[in-house]
Amino acid sequence: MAVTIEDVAREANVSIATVSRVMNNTKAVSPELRERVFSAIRKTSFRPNVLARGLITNRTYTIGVVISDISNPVFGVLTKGINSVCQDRGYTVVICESDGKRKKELALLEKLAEQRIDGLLFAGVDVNRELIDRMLCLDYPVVLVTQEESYGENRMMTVSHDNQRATFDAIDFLVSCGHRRIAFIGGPVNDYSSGEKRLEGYRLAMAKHGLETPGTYIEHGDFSFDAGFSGMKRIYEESEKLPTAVMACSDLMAIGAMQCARNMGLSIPEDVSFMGFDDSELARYSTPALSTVRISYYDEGVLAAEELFRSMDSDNGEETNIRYIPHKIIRRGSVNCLRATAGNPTA
Amino acid sequence: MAVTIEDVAREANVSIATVSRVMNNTKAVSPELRERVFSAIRKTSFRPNVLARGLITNRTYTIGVVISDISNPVFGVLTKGINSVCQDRGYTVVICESDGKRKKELALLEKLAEQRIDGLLFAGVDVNRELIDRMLCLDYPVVLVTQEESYGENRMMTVSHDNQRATFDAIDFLVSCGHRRIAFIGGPVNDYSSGEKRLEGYRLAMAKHGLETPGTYIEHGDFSFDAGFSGMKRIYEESEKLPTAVMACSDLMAIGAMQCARNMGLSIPEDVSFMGFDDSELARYSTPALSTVRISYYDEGVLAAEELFRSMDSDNGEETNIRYIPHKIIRRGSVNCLRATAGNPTA
DNA sequence: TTGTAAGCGTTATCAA
DNA sequence: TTGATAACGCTTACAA
Repeated sequence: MAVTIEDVAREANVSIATVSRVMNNTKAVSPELRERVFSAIRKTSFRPNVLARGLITNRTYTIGVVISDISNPVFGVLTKGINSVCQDRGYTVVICESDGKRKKELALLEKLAEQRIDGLLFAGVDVNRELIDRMLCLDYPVVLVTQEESYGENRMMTVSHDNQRATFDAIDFLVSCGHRRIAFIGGPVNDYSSGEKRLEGYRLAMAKHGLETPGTYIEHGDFSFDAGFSGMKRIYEESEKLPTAVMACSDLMAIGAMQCARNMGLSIPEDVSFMGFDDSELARYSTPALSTVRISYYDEGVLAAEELFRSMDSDNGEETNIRYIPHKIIRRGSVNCLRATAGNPTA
Repeated sequence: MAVTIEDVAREANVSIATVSRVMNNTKAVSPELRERVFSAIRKTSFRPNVLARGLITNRTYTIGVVISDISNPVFGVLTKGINSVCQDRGYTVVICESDGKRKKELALLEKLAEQRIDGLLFAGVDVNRELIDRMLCLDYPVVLVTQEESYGENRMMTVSHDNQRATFDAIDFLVSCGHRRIAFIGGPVNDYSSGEKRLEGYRLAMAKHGLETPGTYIEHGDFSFDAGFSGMKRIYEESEKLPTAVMACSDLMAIGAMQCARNMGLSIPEDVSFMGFDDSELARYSTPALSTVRISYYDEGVLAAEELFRSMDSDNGEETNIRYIPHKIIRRGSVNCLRATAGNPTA
């Protein structure tokens, strides 16, 4: 390449300042020169150097995205939502994977500062005080996605879904179907939103209906098929009375748990009902189709990106807010209705 | 921030050149000054500005990735492989989605040129002459991933899997299980690697065994559940003799086709066997578990990134090569063995 | 071994 | 309305 603004200026017989003005529409330029510049740009197929531009404007039109694992479809969909907003605005998106490790997350924060990104969307696992402290003294604004601050401090702008409420509603739905013995296979303990919050939702809903939650009814897993399988195995082996329904915190765990139940000779949903979380592809196409809590991660990505742009635009913008996207209970064949009149399944 | 190399130089009481030398390890610096500089960097928490650096070195340590859809797990896994290599090398990855549209692909090529990326990994759908011509006169090297050049010109470095051979092997496996009437639900017609090449593999394998391929046995789809479902429906309704096995070009299509077969009252695999492609999560967890062709998209991403770095390092590097990663036939419950002695299932 | 100064390709500030 | 020219923050000859 190596065709610079000077080449264009020479070609159009104007100064480089004029070329710059035409490109950026920043000041009035006479129609004649304007036309000359445009044709010179075309003729030389000039592409302004974003590095030189960024050096002086202090804007790179790049935003960063930190997620734990891009191969996880949940994050794929989230990223797609983010991308769509950024592409519309002409922004470039830099994707960074943290493997869910605090150390990597912190390192990425620094690396992205070096890259001079204009803003960051951060999806952590356990967003603790250390992380937040660090984020608050960065040069670029950060919006949390998918995950709230642990300890509920809420010092940063956050876009997520209401994990506690979503789980609460799911349990409520199971109860409305006549279930009273409901087990729970949750997320990892150190995962604030998907571990603690969802467990809390389970406990609150059970308590509301005066139902018991024996220790053998509560398992934790890493969202995988195997975790669902082994969680269900323990529930099966250690519970005095088998649950009639199991709520798992990911569709994949629910499917693992169903597989385990089938291996034990139980039929689904007659002997035991299952409920998942996320509403991924798997849920629709499993047999029986899985009832689940639908979270639109795409919408979440879109909203988070929009919030980020908002806080980038309003320079002062130290807004701290949590915005939840709505969830929805999706009723499919994996849940049995034990009574004739079931309640309204939609949240 | 605004802490620059000058601040560090002042703090350490040296020149900015010395600071630069220490940072980049580019020339001998006395241990004493070196130490002073390091502590000054720490004290000021200085982060070099990559824009200023890139402006002069003409390297941004950024590579681009163009894919059609990041929410597609295949591309998620591919991207993960790419990321792992880039992260090790300290490179930043910019993800761009093209929706599989030629126009967007071309626009992204330009946009990424403006971004001054150091190299590009390109996963297209129909990589035709126009696209390749354009790529060959870019300032940065490009490696094709997942998709070969249409028309088989092979003017660019390519990392993919052998679609024709993989399909051939899958059909061969079905034949070895005793199947002789085998239908095929392929990818979109305009998709060179997954449409044409796989169909060719099917035809060659069938011909090799002297088996017929009536028009009613061949369908095309867009890899979706619904495409598999409706493809199977047409095969069912229009074929004189029903096939005993169906090969679909994605796991999702295979699962859609299975669902359709079940709805028709057929049992799987007794009445009809099914074979998928990709070996995604779905295949493992469907009922019955799906036999499929495993493609390691992660490895493909890794290899592609390595090839890109190779051609970035060797400046001349106009290598043009196709490198295939190996595939593997995965045998699961969805395929029935019609004869006692089946052949070796692994490719 | 160290420092000075000339770029890199833009935008922004002044004069004209 | 236009054009010089000084930044922006770094790397890299060239001098010392």
